[in-house]
Amino acid sequence: MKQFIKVMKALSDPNRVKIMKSLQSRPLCVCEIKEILGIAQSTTSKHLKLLEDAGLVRSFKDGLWVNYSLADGSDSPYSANMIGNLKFWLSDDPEVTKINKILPGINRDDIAGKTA
Amino acid sequence: MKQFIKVMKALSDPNRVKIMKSLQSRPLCVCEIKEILGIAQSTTSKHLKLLEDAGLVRSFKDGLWVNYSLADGSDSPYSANMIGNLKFWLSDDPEVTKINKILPGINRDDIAGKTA
DNA sequence: TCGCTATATTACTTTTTAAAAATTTAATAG
DNA sequence: CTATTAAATTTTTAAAAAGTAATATAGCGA
Repeated sequence: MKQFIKVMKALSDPNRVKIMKSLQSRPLCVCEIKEILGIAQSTTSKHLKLLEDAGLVRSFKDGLWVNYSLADGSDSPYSANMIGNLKFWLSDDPEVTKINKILPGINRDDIAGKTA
Repeated sequence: MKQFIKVMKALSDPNRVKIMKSLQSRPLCVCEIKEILGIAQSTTSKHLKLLEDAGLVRSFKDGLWVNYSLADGSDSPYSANMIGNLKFWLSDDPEVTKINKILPGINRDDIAGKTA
């Protein structure tokens, strides 16, 4: 039950769903995600931790950066199902298409600095 | 997006998930559900409203009683998917099996009264 | 080592959510 | 019409969640 609730909770916030949809395009670092969503770095970090705990995303360190990508779903049937279905769901959602439009222009090297 | 979030939110509470699992056995009235979960009538009513708004359950009036049952999923692909998967998921969960054990003994006519 | 920068963590504020008690509404029986 | 009872709604309180700013941690490069 706990695992299931974790997955549902993780996906019951619009910003976290947007993160899932963004990661369908490519892996992203925290600073890129914060840029896409227009929220603070600390908030972004917290959302990612929640998604990772639910088995929906995973992270790889790359020097100073931490790259996040979609998990493979091996964590639970719940996460597997949601990761899979979200590939199709919400693709036509206005907020999602907006993200997909700006995503190609998002580049970690262009993002301000100073812990911005 | 809004519909999706509604379904995820509705299923991110253990009591609401237990309601879904209970309704897999048979339709239930509010007083029976409150008895199964051991929570107040007003709380039960609110949970059911949330589930109904998410397209996960539906209600039929029968005189003084209101019977709730699983929805058919025609509301959205999200609700349809979750209703379907929950038929298999969590069936071995300890809290769920406990409910399934007491469910046959739950009868609306045996339940106290006085808006208890 | 020192400074710089990406991410995580902490502390705090605001908003949501879960819960119950009390009240209102609606349907039935007399 | 009145009393009764199931469910919905309202009000209130307590706990959880989302948000930010500020600080700490970690991995570069000079």
